[in-house]
Amino acid sequence: MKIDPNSSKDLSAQIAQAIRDAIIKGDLIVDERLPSEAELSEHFDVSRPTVREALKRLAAQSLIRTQRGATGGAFVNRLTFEDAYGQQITTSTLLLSMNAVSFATACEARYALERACAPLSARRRNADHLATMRAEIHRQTQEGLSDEAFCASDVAFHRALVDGAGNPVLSYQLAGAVEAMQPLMNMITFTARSRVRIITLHGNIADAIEARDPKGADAALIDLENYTIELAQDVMARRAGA
Amino acid sequence: MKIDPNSSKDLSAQIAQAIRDAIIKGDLIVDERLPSEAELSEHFDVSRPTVREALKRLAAQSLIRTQRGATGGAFVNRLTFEDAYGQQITTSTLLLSMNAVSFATACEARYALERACAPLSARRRNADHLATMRAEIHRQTQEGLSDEAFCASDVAFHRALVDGAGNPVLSYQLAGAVEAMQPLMNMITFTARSRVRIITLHGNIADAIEARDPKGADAALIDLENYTIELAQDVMARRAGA
DNA sequence: CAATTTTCATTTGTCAGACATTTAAAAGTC
DNA sequence: GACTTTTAAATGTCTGACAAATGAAAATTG
Repeated sequence: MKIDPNSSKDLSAQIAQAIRDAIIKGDLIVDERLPSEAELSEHFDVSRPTVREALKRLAAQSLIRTQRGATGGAFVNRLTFEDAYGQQITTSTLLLSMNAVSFATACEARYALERACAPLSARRRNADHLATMRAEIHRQTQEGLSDEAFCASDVAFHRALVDGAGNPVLSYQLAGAVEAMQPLMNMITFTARSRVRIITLHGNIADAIEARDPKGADAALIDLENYTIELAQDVMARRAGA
Repeated sequence: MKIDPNSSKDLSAQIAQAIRDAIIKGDLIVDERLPSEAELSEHFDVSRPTVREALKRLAAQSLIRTQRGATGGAFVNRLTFEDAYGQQITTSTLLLSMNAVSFATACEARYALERACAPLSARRRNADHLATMRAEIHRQTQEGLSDEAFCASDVAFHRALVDGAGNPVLSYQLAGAVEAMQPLMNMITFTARSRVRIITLHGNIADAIEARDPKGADAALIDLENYTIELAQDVMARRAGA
């Protein structure tokens, strides 16, 4: 691991990159302890605060964890699916909010990905996944449910559908797409009338998944996508009119 | 923005979270300048190195950028699709390498997502996308191409297919899935014989995309997926036998 | 001897202050 | 007015120090 003292980049960025590369390359393996901050600062010939800035960069990406004390230090962290979910959601959310992505584009991406999971989920879902979907549908029918709670339940429903595919890599990929859409979805579910229709469409999806009917699940998702687009257009039109 | 000095977490982690929340919530908007490090250290009642550690955490996630000089400082960064690609690829790569994900699982996820793009790409691809696909196929036929170069060309081919859908959100999601698979794909493409077959299958995909044939593209992708699985099983068997 | 307590060295977390470097604006000069 | 110099502000980096956590070794105790 070496750095170029003449580079224009920050030393801490270079050091972080050097360690990151070592982890990706496999020179540093999971749970391996990195040299202490003092040793690293000597190795790279920089001060301890600079090393610390580099380590914090890596910690922000969940690549390392630190522990205080005699046997403490920085350890290569096993990147869990849960960690990755969180980063994926944060990144996707900011990506959508900062880049003027049209509702149509985001919606298309989300349903395209979800439809990729549906056939697998129809084949492999277990009783738990189905029960979660039904429970969330039931929650959605409750009077007096706030828009936020309705949307959270919506996310949970789709999450169960995706998890039903039994493929953690797919679940990870979808987490960002589904959760990042929540703020946008919030806009279009605030009338009682649209809720009823959405719940019906959710029911159709659950029915198809229960019947282990891949084509039916796909068709039901397309229905939901079309209705979502329709609602969004209504909201846009109403907003433009007002 | 406030922090809890009694929390068990690092101060720099808390400060980073507070600023991150402010960005997500919209209290800090794109290109807005954060207070200087000196002002932040006064606001949070911590030292400047601690503030800097917090800022480096945010920089690692591309949430801020810093600039030196009189009018410099830390600015809220517009998270570009390109930035997000990079993070997505790094995260996906490490996720696969650190979590004993089976080849079958990773492969299934990758092709499920790619098949979600194929119909859209068949409808919307332009001449450039098609030309890139053809060029990469041609590159793959060249004698003496290293395994690494072949895989890179493979990635570029699939990237063009995905980009043909014209949906940057989809492209972003797929970037991780396709690129993270590259090391795994490396294993199974090192015989000249498999290259020929892969190139044929790539040709079939390109033909379907050129003909704007969604179903044909889907079928061709399924063929490629099946062949990929078959090759992987051969490699496993050979490795077990040896 | 076994169990418990204490001590201690190691490591990260935090702080204070200083200097170097970069940058753009302000002041000065022709 | 155009160019040069100065200056102030900000980040980048360093030094040195102390606090706090933590596990292991040493000392103590029954």
